[in-house]
Amino acid sequence: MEDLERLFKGLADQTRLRILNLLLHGELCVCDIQYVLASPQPNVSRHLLYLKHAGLVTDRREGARMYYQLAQPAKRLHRTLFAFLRHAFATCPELAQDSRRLRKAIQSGSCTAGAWHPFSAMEAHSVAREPKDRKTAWQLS
Amino acid sequence: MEDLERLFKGLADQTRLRILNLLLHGELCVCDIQYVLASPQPNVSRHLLYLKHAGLVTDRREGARMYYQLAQPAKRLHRTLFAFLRHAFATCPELAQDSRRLRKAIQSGSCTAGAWHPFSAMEAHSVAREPKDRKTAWQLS
DNA sequence: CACTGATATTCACATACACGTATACATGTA
DNA sequence: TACATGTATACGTGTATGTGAATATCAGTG
Repeated sequence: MEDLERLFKGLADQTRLRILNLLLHGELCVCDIQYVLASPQPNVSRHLLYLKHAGLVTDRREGARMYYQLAQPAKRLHRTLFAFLRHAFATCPELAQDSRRLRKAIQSGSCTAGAWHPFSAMEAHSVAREPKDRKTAWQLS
Repeated sequence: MEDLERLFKGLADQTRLRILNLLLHGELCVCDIQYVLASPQPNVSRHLLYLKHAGLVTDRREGARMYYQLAQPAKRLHRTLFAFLRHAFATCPELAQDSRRLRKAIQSGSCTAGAWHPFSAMEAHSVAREPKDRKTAWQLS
């Protein structure tokens, strides 16, 4: 039962719900999330840690960056939960806003491409380069 | 998004998960839950209030007693969540223990029948009378 | 090694939450 | 009205949680 409690505690925060919503679009590094949420980096890192402890996300290092993605739903139970989240998120305007902001960042190439850091992206958000290959498909949404 | 957060906050506590598990068996009054959880009555009432605010349960007064049941899942989304809970609960030994304890109380007729109050039930748990009709079917599990 | 960028952790503080105890409120009954 | 039962609320307390600011760690580069 403790696992279940941890799981729901992981979901019981707006910032974390926003992060999960973003991760539904694919694998992201911390600074991507930081940019879209416009939230301080330590804050994002902490919440990602909670999500990891709750078993909701996994991380992977690539150079200096940490990439986070939704945990692969091994059990059917897990898949049911993610399906629920996907539908629940769809009804939420703020999350749709985040998604748009993320998509725009991806299109502009300023995201997860190794081509930007949060500060410059905050201001100009105009650098356009090729994003690297990633493990999880953006095409998800 | 606040609704979603409230929902998950409602689920993010072991006592409340135990209560929801019991309510999967049907409608219950506060003292029923109090007995099975062996938890102080104010504690149970508080958690039921949280669950109500989270939209997870509804209450109904019958005489001096308050009966709680799982909120009728109006939307498909809601049903998906309950299905998830039902399956998640099934994997949890402590919750199965609670269920057994509840079933035993029901069989002995000492539950929700107006025939007992927590204290006598705690000690003897031997009074056997006919339970009244209830809205939600015990047969659920 | 020095330096930069990306991420994680620590500290201090405010808030939220769970809990036990006591008490208030509501209902039913004599 | 007085009393008993069932339930809800208020109060005090300890603990968990979210957050900003500062700092530490780690990877890459020259």
